[in-house]
Amino acid sequence: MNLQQLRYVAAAAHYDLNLTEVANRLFISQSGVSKQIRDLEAELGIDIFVRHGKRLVGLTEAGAQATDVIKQILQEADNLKRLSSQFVANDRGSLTIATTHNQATYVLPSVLLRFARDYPHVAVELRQGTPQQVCDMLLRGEADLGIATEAVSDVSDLLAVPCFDWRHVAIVPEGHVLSRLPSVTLADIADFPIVTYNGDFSGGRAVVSTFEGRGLDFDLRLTAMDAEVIKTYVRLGLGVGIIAEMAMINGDETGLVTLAGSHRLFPPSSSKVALLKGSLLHNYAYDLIGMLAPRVPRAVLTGARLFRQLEDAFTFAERTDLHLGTAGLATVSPQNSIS
Amino acid sequence: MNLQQLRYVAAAAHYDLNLTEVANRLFISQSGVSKQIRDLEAELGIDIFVRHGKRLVGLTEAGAQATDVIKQILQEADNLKRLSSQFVANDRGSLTIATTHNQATYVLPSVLLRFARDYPHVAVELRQGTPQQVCDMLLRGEADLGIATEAVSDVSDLLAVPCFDWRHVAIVPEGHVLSRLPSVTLADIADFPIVTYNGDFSGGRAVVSTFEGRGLDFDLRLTAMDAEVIKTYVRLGLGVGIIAEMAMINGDETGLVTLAGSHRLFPPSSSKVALLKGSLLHNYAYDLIGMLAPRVPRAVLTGARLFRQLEDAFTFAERTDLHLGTAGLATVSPQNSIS
DNA sequence: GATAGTTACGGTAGTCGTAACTATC
DNA sequence: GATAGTTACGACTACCGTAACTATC
Repeated sequence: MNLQQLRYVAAAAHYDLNLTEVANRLFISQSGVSKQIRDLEAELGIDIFVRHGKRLVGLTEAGAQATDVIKQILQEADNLKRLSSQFVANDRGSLTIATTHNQATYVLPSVLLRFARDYPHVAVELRQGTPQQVCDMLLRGEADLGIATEAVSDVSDLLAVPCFDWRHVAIVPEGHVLSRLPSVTLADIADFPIVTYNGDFSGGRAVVSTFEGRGLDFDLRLTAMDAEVIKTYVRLGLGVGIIAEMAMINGDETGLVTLAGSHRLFPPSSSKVALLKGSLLHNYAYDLIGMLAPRVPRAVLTGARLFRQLEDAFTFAERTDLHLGTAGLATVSPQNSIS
Repeated sequence: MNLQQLRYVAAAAHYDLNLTEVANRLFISQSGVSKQIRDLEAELGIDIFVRHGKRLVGLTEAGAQATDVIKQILQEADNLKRLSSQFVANDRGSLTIATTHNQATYVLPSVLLRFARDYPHVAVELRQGTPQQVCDMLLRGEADLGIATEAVSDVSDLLAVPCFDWRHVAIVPEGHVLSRLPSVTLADIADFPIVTYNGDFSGGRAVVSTFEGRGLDFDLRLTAMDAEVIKTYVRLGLGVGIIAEMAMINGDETGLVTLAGSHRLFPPSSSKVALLKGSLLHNYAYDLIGMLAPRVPRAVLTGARLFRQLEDAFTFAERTDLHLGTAGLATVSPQNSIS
């Protein structure tokens, strides 16, 4: 057994059991992957993968349990590396942030500017994608931090910390008839075509369900993944735009007007910074989170390593009706006398 | 980085930083150990060990943190192996039990007989030693289970589950003057030389401190690690023996008499079965524990993997005043508005 | 026929052991 | 001087890649 073999198995489980894909991703030959996995299976004496002839089509029961343990081993190995690099130079290194366009454009600039001042020797890499992709990059270990409004709270392997709440606002071109109202209602807006985010972006779904919840008939004319695109079409007169407030505050608002009172129409959304449970990050990564979410105690973050186990333990404690003392040790008193 | 290197580092940390000792224990050359450790240090970019010239004299701060992670990795690797062997044949394999002479002689026979009937294909290996050695074997991964009265509860890396309470009794040769009393007191016994366990065995310390607690002047004539030896000297008239009650119930009592009422004189002792926190055992090992401690729910044992993390998490939660919800996730509400 | 996995074989790299050397106690 | 760790060198193992083969879709 060696770490390489474990990496191949974990990657195979992650990349849809496609060994060719694994080989490409890890920059090695496909035959190597195949052999190492078979060697590991032989050594452990179990089949990890279910095979239809030569194709891998699933995980065996043993394989499912094994990959859980394997993932943990690999994560700890990563932690070991990060831990070490911290002692080499604690203000030097790199930080990969997976995020969505909206966060990258309107939220992160001021924070990253400050971060760059504090840590001039840390190379920051921004990776943009859909909220789903943000989660994926975290799960694959390709990113240290993820910042998004959607999805990150729903993945059980991720720890999502809310950074701040924000609201949607409705925007129209200057001179639009709605801009003359002292305060708009949902019904006012629903009279016009709507331009907003895609369902999986920046609370796009929340916008749609707000209209639906009120039983309003509305015309969802166009959805896009970023506010700049939405603003462009609103400027062209396509309809009323509904975007995140920070896209007006921090972005280009030329030729556009925020409708008075529109920030009260939609439920608040919450941007979250997420990290992989069980992962140990650099100090500067924790500092960055601190800038995003100042009131979250550092220990919550460094403790993220433990949350995976914690959840398991709590589930287990509930099942077994076990009382967890403050010392953390189960207080079991199963005394039975010998005589 | 590979598992081999991690094993060497963990072993070095465990065997008093003596690489020669490590090499002997792991059946490899000393130069190999030296090289692999230096390679790992070079790759991680940190010094794990503090060196005085060529001697290893301690762990660096980085090394201390690293070895914690390393131990966890190795333990999970062990778990992976055990997990696998379970799927190969869940009623076949081996089980190593570290225990003391007293447990092995008077407690385990009936249990192991039943175990052998239930699992005829499991090879049981009994390793005897002092309670200290029992702990050590568990910590080194040389034994799956440890059974002892002493020490096992005091090691934070071990989970000790109480099996049963027992008491000491006082024994004398047949016809001894004390045997005619309807009920003996401590003072009665203290008039004669005492023969009992060594301080670190089977509650031997409890015996001594009971006399001391009463302010009685007593003559501790001979201590030994096992009851058979004590009985032998008592038969020869050396003095009054104080041994575990099961050594009279289940052992050879020829020529000896248990003094009436003597089982009330000393505080109860408790035999415990211990296992390494974080370790995943075979099903049959959990079954054996079930025979020893029927009232302990299985889940407590399989959950032992989590206790190490649990304790850390609780400590951390207390420090940070964090409320742990039943779902196990911290309920953090650090909302700060963007505007 | 296209895609995917296994087997075979050869080159290479890295691990292990012996032995000589060096440093600490 | 005894014990302990490092360095050097050679042998061997095992890993990786190319290529041919086999199997599934």
